[in-house]
Amino acid sequence: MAPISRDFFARPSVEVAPDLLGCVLEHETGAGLVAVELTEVEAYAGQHDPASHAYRGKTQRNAVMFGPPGHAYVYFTYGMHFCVNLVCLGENTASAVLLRAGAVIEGEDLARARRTRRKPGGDPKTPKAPRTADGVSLAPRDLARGPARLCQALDIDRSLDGADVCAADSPLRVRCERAGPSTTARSGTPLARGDDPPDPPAPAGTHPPGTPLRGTTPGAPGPRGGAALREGSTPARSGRIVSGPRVGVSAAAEVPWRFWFEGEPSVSVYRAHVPPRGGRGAGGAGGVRGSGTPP
DNA sequence: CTAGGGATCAGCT
DNA sequence: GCTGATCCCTAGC
Repeated sequence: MAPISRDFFARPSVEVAPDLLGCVLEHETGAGLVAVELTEVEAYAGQHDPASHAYRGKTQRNAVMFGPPGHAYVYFTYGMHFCVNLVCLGENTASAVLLRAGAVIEGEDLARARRTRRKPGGDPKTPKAPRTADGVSLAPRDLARGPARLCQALDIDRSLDGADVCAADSPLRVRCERAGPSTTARSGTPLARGDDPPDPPAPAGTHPPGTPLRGTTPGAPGPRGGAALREGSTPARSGRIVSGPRVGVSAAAEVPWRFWFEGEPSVSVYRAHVPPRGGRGAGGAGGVRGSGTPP
């Protein structure tokens, strides 16, 4: 599998996102290499996307998003979690794809150790027993199931903000079998959806979750060839890509810019946006909360 | 379901 | 410089 071309990322994020499924993200550290096959991603459209960190312009935190494509934008949130995005399109467009989940295909032991290690400085007053002392109870599918878990499994933090994932000598890289040269990406099959994605996320009618995108023939591998599953410890990816609303995003929730492999166990649990509580109208009509993997 | 924890940023002094 | 609301989440009840 070849390192990915920068041209692969020099496209709108909504085109890059589904193409990233099945590609491999790997991080090499002194402790070893952990690689995941990406199974769930979300596209963000930059300054005109109200859900994007870039919506309010360039800041120190999000500066990388305004740079050239093919670099990692890593941010810290909720006081304890990192999430990683890959920058798309061109300079100053600030579009990116959030990597939401993956299946570990290499370095599983290391990934498990990182995911089960107790946080340093745990509260001494409530020394809860480590939940998984040996880590064996952590299912493989849960190693990188979710954007923050993925970062934890790969040991991604802000020191990797700006890392060039197209460089072969970078500690953080993306490999993709089918998207090596830009040709595949550019002349690739267009989205099977009839409509073009709206540039600024504008209401474009409802798009039910789990709408098939391509590779709709079961058993017939899509463009990424059955997701290039090297056999071994990894469960079979379906190769069928579906899309739905982005997770936890209040703005432009109707835009189906989340993409994942149908039926893939490492895809994160869907959570719709949670509106502020106790607020006006109380109707409770507020946020629809999904649960489980979307259909 | 909730608490947790840190950074960010708009808005203010 | 400070304050408070917010944040694309996770683990543990």
